[in-house]
Amino acid sequence: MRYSKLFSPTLRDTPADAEVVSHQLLLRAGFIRRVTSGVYDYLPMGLRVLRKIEGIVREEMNRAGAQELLMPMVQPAEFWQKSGRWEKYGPELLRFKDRHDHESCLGPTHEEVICDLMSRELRSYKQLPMNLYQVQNKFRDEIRPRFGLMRGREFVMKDAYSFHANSECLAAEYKNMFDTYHRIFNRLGLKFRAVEADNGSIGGSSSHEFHVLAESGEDLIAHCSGCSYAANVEKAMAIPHVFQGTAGELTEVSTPNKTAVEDVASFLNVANESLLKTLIFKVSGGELDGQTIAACVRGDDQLQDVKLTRVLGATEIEMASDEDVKSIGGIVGYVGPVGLSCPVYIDSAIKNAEGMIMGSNKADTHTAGVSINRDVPNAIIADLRQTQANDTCFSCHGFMELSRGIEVGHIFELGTVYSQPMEVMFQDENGKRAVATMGCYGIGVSRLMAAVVEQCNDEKGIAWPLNIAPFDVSVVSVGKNEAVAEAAANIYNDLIKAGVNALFDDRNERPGVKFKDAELMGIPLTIVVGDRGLESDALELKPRLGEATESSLAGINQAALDMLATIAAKESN
RNA sequence: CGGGGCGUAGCGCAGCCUGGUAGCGCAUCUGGUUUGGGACCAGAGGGUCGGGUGUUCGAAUCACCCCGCCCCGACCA
Repeated sequence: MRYSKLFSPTLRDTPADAEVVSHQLLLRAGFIRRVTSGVYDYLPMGLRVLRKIEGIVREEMNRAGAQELLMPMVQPAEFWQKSGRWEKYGPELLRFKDRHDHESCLGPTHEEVICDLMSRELRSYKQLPMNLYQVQNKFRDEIRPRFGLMRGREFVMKDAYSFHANSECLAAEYKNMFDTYHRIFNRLGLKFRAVEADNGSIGGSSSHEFHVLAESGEDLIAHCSGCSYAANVEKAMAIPHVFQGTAGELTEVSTPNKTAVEDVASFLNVANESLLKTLIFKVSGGELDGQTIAACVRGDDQLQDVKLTRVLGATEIEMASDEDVKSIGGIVGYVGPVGLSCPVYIDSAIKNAEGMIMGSNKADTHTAGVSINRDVPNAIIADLRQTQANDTCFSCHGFMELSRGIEVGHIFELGTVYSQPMEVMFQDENGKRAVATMGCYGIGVSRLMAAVVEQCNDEKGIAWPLNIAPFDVSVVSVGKNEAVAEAAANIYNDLIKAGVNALFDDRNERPGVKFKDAELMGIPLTIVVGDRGLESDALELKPRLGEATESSLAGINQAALDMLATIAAKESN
């Protein structure tokens, strides 16, 4: 490709509305442009990278025994009504009617479609197991699209669905995918971590997320310094230090205008951990739909709302209004678990606690000397607190650490959550009808592009790993004389013949402009062809990262191949 | 959905408070000079100032409504 013909509009200034570095650089380097909120064009350079990432994903999926297919983006409402998600899936599901008034939606995921397909085609256990995948655009009408490709509404995803005759077989495929994901993210040169995860709305049992470690990540993950335990904070368990209270009688204390934990604690001159924090929620979905409930955690802990949502079997919870709090006998700012006319959930870290201080459900008053067992005997005990840094690991004696992560992959053992309602049946060895057991495995392909940039950049711009760079080499001609142009063109042509994915920067631009653009766009190797180098027969090879070296004109082709091999070798470590 | 901010040329911004018919840098085009780290000179093109309504002799500027975008929050008793 000649740069003079390349559509790659680079920007000198950083667009004002781009916050994170990947968004800024992808925009500046001319890889993407915004169409509307959360929706982007992939320009030629961006598409090249996207295709390369897809290529690696495909290779590894195929190697793992999966088969590619392609499902539609538009899906009929009937499928979703059958699976029960037409009601469950919120406003993220973009619904519309076609000209015949037929209800449809844009696919945010494809369990329904694949199940419908399989329910028609699957007959015998002899066809199983089967793992089918696609690389497709998904649309989710996100509450808040942000950070460019990181959280878009339309995005590219690889999703795979496996079908099995039994759960042992599913477990084996789950492991197979777990390993495959490690290979994929390793090939992309990412620093990542697999973590145990909450299954969320998709349902099922076991589940792991794959997180690229980056400060700009939207997720918090907890991992042990001493063993391999790692989990999303939405699920992570850990042991907090023990609260040593003294058992005693219930005693009311006056705490005028002190409602926040810190204020009450400092007013009473006690530690935050001796307080009992009581939060009131309104539940949506599940058996408690529409009810108000109370949840208690220690004053120095934070309630993990995903954990609570799961414990409640709810689809969503939200903070109760002042009236709701009143309706169960509480008073905002001074709520305590005793005497409330609603179910009370208490964090397991304080199930046997003594001598805590709680709200009295009376204005300006707290109550000291609380014994959870004695005073809140009907409470439901559950793990509700969010793991904190320096908690003790529950499986070894290490301490927990927290990191930010970008979720780029998620695998699930779904079981029969979808195959049951969608009637994905087959005849087993005994001739009986059985429901297929499923797994599903996603990778955010376009998000990966952003995640790689988050990890691979410096003050000059992007620094793509060779594996997914839009071009391997940029041949930059410097100066305007004929000899230079000819030598550069020859080098470029030879590289192309040698199978190298080369760009020829033949523009009539000053050297500085060409160098800056190559660096911004993150091309791994630049060959500088100028009259200075031609005269001394020492052309420069500049890796995007690392020291420049020189080569004679005759040996430049081989030198470039060697340099690329060196870069590749370094990256595969 | 709640809170905050923003919307003026492709990008980055000024002008708005105190109304008088739009400006700067970069980019673009033409000519010339230049060419190993984002050149210089001269000239040029490009904006219904997000949209609408209103106030006014007159609106980018004031008022109201709408739209779009960005950030934060949705953790609190």
